[in-house]
Order: sequence, then C-alpha cells, then structure tokens
Amino acid sequence: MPELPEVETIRHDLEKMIEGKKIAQVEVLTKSIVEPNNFSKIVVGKKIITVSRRAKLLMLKLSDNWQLLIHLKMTGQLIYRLGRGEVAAVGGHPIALGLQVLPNKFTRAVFTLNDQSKLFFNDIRKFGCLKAVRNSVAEKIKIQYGIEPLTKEFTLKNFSKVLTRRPKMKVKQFLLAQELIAGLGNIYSDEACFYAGVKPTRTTSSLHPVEIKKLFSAISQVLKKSLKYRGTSSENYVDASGRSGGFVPHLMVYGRAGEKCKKCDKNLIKIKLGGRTSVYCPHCQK
DNA sequence: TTTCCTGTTAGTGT
DNA sequence: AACACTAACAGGAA
Repeated sequence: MPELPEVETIRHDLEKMIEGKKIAQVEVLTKSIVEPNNFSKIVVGKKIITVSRRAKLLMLKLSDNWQLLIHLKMTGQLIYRLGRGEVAAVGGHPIALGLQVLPNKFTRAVFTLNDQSKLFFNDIRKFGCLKAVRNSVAEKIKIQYGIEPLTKEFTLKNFSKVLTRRPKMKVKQFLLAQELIAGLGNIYSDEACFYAGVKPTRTTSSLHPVEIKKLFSAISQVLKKSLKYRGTSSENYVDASGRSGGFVPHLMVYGRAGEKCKKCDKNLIKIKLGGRTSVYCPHCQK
C-alpha cells in the first residue's frame, strides 16, 4: 500500500512526533534489512532534524550530516508509541490487530527516543529497508527520482517533456517508472489512467495533447484526493475499532476487476502488463 | 494441501 | 530504450 499519499501521510504524522528528538537506542532485530553494518552506531545519539519524503522514500535528516532512509516497500509499517505504551500514530501495511503487540514477530527494528517514546519498524516480507547514509549520498539518491507530483515542478510542460522522451513506453509503465515520475504505484497509476480516460496499454506517443493534459490533471487529482483521506487502506489500526482505509471506497478501478464501472456500469477488465495487474474500463478508457 | 496472488524495486539479459 | 524476467519474502485467498 505505501505509495505517495500513504508515505506522505506517515511523514506528516511522524514529523509532529519525532522532530527535534534524539535517538537514544536502536535494536535491530532483523539484520538483513539494515545498512550499513554499523547502522546503530551511526544513528544513536543523533538528533532528528527533519522528516522529509522523496517519491516513496522517507528521509530523516539527522545531526552531523547523516540521513536515515526508510523504504516501506510493499509491507513495511511504522508505529510510534509514547513512553506510557499507547500507540500515537502508525502507517503502512495493515497487520492483524492481534499482532499489534509490540514488538512482534514482524518487528525488524526499534528506535527508542530520548523521551522514551519508541518507533517500531515492522515488515512482514522483509522487502523494506533502513539505511544510514551521509547527506551527500542522500542527495544523489534524491536526484535519481523523476518529477515529484504535488510540487511546483510538476507542470504540464515538464510532464509532457518527460513523457515525450519515452515515446514507446506504455502509459501504465511510464507512470510506474520512479526515475521519470516519482511516487505512483500500481493503485494510483491505474486510477490516474481511469480519470484520464486512457487505456493503460496505450503508448505515450499515441496520446493526443488533450489526453496528456487529462493524464496530468488526473495524477494530481487522484493523489490529492487520496491524501485528503490519508491514503488507501492504512493508518486506522491506531484505534481498535479497525476502521478501513479512507480512500478505498473512492477507488474507481484498482482491485475492482469483474465489478461494474462506477461511471458506465460495464464490467471492468483485468490484464497483465509487465508482471503487474492493471484494471481498466473498456468503455470509459480509450 | 497446493497453487496463485499481492501495494516495490534493483538487477540481469535481450 | 523498452521490455521480460527474477529475486528478495511471507501471508491470505481460492
């Protein structure tokens, strides 16, 4: 689940809770997800200056020109708990409530801050990772990503420029390419294609100027809307009531193969595109 | 039980 | 450049 809106939601919540605090202790429970070997040694004692995000990557700026990079990949999760034990904020892939005892078998690392609050990094599939890198390295990583939607640089002009440079790519694959446009995953790329009325299988060069414009607006629209609902399927395991993710009811195509299109009532179709599932409406998307 | 599916991405080969 | 395929890994659904 963690695509741009989810990671941004987590970033936003996290920043309020941990900025300005010091990392007092780190317990690495799964060594393989951490880099470098002396990760703990590097980050312990450092102050968390800012919490930022590039694409789906969380970047914690630390004192002494270090940065702590957190990628949740598919099933990563961050849970923040105050010293007393109550959960204050979470984000990422949902895990059954019974497993929210912390740490649990999916807890890969635990950060204790100087006020005794704790940040748990959980990940079922161990795809996620924690990296300590110097500022200079972090900057290099940042520039490897493409245009960041929801920023000033995301203009129709910039978008068209990047798109036209990859004429043979299929639209869906273009939207998923982090080095071209940052932050979209399988959910929002399908949703953006639907909003734009474009089949995911179209090549970028086949798009008319009007369609490029539509796709451009679709991207910011769908991301903003999801952000408003705090992302798709997440966050809410804070409270034991188990409310489901805010944006799920607003999904038009993702996860709805075989169901009826919310616009025209025809059946939605599922196809495979480069190993990823794509769902679209054969009637509304040309 | 087994098989297939999954929100990511880095890396390889063609 | 673009695409296919794989590997990391583990749970849930069918």
